[in-house]
Amino acid sequence: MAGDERRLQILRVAVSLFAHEGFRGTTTKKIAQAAGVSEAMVFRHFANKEELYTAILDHKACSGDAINPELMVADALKRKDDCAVFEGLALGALEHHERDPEFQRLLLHSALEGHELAQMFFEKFVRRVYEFLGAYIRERQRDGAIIEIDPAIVVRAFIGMIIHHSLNNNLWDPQRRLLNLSNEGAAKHFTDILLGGISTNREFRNSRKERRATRTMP
Amino acid sequence: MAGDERRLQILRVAVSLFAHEGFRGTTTKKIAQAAGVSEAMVFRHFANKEELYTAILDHKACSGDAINPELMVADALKRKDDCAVFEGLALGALEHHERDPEFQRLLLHSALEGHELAQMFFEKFVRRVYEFLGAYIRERQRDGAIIEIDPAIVVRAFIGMIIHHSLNNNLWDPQRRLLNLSNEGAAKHFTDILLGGISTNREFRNSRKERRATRTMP
DNA sequence: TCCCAAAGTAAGTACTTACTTACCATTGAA
DNA sequence: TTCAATGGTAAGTAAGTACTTACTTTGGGA
Repeated sequence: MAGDERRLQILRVAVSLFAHEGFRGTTTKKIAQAAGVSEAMVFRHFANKEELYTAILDHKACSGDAINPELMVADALKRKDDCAVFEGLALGALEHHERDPEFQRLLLHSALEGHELAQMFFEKFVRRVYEFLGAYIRERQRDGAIIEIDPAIVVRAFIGMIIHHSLNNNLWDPQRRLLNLSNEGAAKHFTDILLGGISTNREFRNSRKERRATRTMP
Repeated sequence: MAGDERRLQILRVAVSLFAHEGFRGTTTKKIAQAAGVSEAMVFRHFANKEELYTAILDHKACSGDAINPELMVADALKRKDDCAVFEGLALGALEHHERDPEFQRLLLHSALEGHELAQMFFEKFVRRVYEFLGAYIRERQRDGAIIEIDPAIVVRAFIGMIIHHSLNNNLWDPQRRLLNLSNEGAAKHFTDILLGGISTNREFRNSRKERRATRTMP
C-alpha cells in the first residue's frame, strides 16, 4: 500500500478509536491492530500519538466536513425568511451530526481533556456562528420582526436545543426511547418554538401554517 | 485520621481528579498523592479503581446532591403557573450546575466512556424529568393553555437550552466571552422563549410583564 | 502498663504503554 | 544486475500502570 493511502487509513481508523475511547483510552497498539499493521508503522507516519491526534482534529475540522453555515442558508438570509434561516441551520447541523457522530464525541473528549482543538473549534466555528446569526437577529430587530432581546441569548437557546438533541441521539439515548424524531421534524419544531418566543408577529404560527399549506399545494 | 474520614477524603479528592482527567486519565498514584497518603491506603478503602469510581458516582447521584425537581416547584405546579414552573426548574438546574460543575464533567466522561453510571443517571433522573414535566404539559394542553405538540419535544427543547448553557459556562466558555448571563436572567429568558413558543395565550409576554411589575412593587 | 486492632507505608509484582532499533522485502530506475 | 528508496516488521526499552505484600506506627481500652 502506498504511503499516503496507509497514512489516511491509519488516520481513519484512529478517528473512530479516539472518538469512542478518548485520547488516553486509545493505545497505539490498538490503532495498529485495527489498521492491520505493526505499531512501528503508526510511528513512521506520525511522529507520536499527540501528532496523530492533532492530525485527526485538523482533518475533521478543516477538510471537506467543514461547514459554512452562512452559505447554507444564503438565499433565506436575503429573503429575510426567518423560518427558513433557522430551520435550515438546524437541519444542517442535525444532519451533520447524524452523518458523522464521531465528530461530536471527538470534540467532547477533547474539550473534557482540555485539548487545544476544543478551544480552536470554539474560536473558529462557534464564535462565528454567534456573530453571523447574532447580526442577522439584530437586523430583524431593527426591522421590528423580532422582540428586543440580547441576540446572543437567542443563539444560545437555539443552538442549545439542536446540540442537546444531537447529543441525546448520539450519546445518551441512541435507541430514541425518550423522543424519536426525524431531523426535519426536530428542525421544524425547534424553529417554531424559538420563533414563537421571539417574533413580534403574533400571527406567526398561523402565517407559517398558511405558507406551508400553499407551499405544499401543487 | 479515622477510617471513615479518610475514605471520604479520598473519595472527594478522587471526584475532582476523575472529573478533570476522566477514569483512564486518573491514576491511583495521583489520587493517593492528592490525598496525602500512600497508594496502598487507597486500596485499603476501595477494592479497586472501578469500585472507587462507582462509589463516587453513587455518592454524587444518591447523596444530598440528588435533586427532586418535582418538589422544587411543587406549589407552582398546583397554581398552574407555567412561568414559575419552568423558571423554577431552569434556575434549579443552573444553580446546581454552577455549584457543582464537577458533576457535569463526571457525567459526560462516564457517558463517553460508556460507563453504566451514565445509563443509570439517564434512567433514574432524565427519564423521570421527561415523565413528570411531560405530564404537566399534557395537563396544560387539556386546559387549552399550551398548543398541541408532543410534550417530549417541549421538554427536550427546554432542557436543551439549560444544559447547553451550563455546558458552555462550565466547559466551553468559562470566561463567558460569548454570553455573560446570571442564572436568574438565563432562567427567565429561556422560559420566556419557550412559553412564547408554546403558549396559546398571545398576550403571554404582556401579562408576564405586568405580573413581574406588580410583584417587584413594594 | 501492655496490647492489639486499625492506620499507615516502602518496596515490590506483573503487566501495559509510547516509542525505538535493527532488520527484511519489494520495486523500479540507472 | 544493482542499488537505493520505500513499505513493512519483530523484538526490544524505559517509564508507567493497577494492585500486593510484608512490614511499622499509633492510640485508646483492659
